[in-house]
Amino acid sequence: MRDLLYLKDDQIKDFIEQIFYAYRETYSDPKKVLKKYSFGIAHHKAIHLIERHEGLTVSDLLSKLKITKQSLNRVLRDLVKNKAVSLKKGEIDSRQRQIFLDEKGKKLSEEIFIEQKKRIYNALKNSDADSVIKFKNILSKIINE
Amino acid sequence: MRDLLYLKDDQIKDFIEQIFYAYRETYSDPKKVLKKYSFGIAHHKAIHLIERHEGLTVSDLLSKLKITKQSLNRVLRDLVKNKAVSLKKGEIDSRQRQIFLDEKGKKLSEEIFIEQKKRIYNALKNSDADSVIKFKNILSKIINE
DNA sequence: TGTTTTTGGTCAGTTATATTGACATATCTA
DNA sequence: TAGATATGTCAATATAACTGACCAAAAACA
Repeated sequence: MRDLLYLKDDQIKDFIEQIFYAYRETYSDPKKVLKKYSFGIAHHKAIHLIERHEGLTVSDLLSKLKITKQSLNRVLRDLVKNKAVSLKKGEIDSRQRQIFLDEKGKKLSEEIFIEQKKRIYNALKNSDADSVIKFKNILSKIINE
Repeated sequence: MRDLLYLKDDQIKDFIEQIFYAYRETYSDPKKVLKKYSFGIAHHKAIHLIERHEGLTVSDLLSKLKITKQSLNRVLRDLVKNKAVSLKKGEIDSRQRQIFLDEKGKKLSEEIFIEQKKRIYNALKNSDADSVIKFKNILSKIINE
C-alpha cells in the first residue's frame, strides 16, 4: 500500500464516520413531512425509488432496497392503502407488478424532496463543477467496490 | 437559484440516493465480524466512536450518536458485559463516566476496521489527492449544513 | 402438453434499534 | 443547602427489519 496521507487509517476512519453522519442528517430532514402522512424512512426510500424509476417492478425495488419481500410488502401495503402508489400488472410479464406514484404519492415525493434538497443544494452551491464531479465519482466508487 | 447542471433536481436526487447506498454498503461490510461477537450496528457505531475518542463521556457519545440515553444504555451494557469497554469515573467531574476500550474491544475495533477499510481504500486508491480533498470537503458541508 | 421455475403475496413469530415517560442517585454549582 | 446536571434504570411502545413456511398465477422449458 502506498503511504499517501489521505489513505492513512485515521483518514479512512474519518470517511467512514462522515458517511454515517451524511446519511443520518440527509434522511432525517424530511421526518416531519413523513410523520404528517404517518410514514417512516422505509416508506420514504420506497417513494424515492418509485419516483425515480416509474413503473419499476417489485423485484427491481427489492434489489435496490436490499430488504426482504416481507419487509417491502408491509411498506407497499401502507403506500397502496394510503393511495400514494398503485401496482399494475406487468405489461410484458403479467406475473410482475409495476409500481407507479398516484397523485398523493407525487405530492408526498415533492414535499420530501423540498426538505432534502436544501441540505445538498447548500453544500454544493459554492462548489465548482469539478469538485462536484469528483465527489460523485468517489461516491460511485465506494458503492460499486 | 443558478441553473447549474449539477444542481438540477435529478442530480441532487442522485446524491441523496448515493449517500444512502454508500452508507448501507460501508456499514454492512463488517456484519460477519459483529455477528461473531453477537453485536449489531449500534454496537459497531459506539465502538467506532470510542476508539476514535478514547475516554469520551457518555454525553459526548450521546451527542455524536444522536440517540436517547436509554438506547445507548442497552448498547453500553452489552459492551461492558462482554468486556469490550470499561466505564470509569470522570477525573474532573465524577458524575461523568469516561469510556475506554478494553483489549477485547480493541481487537473487535480492528477487525471491524479491516472489513470497512477495503471498500474505502479501494475507492480512493486511484484518486488523486485533490479529488479526495474535494470529496471530504463536500461531505463536511453536507453534514454541517 | 405437463412439469418446473419465477414472481409475487401472505401468515406467523422474532430480533434489533430506537422511542417516550417516569423516576432515582450521585455529584457539582451557585 | 437548594437546584441543576450526568447518568442509570424500569416499563411500554414503535419501526424496520429478519426467518421460515406456504400458496397462486404466470412464464419457461422439456
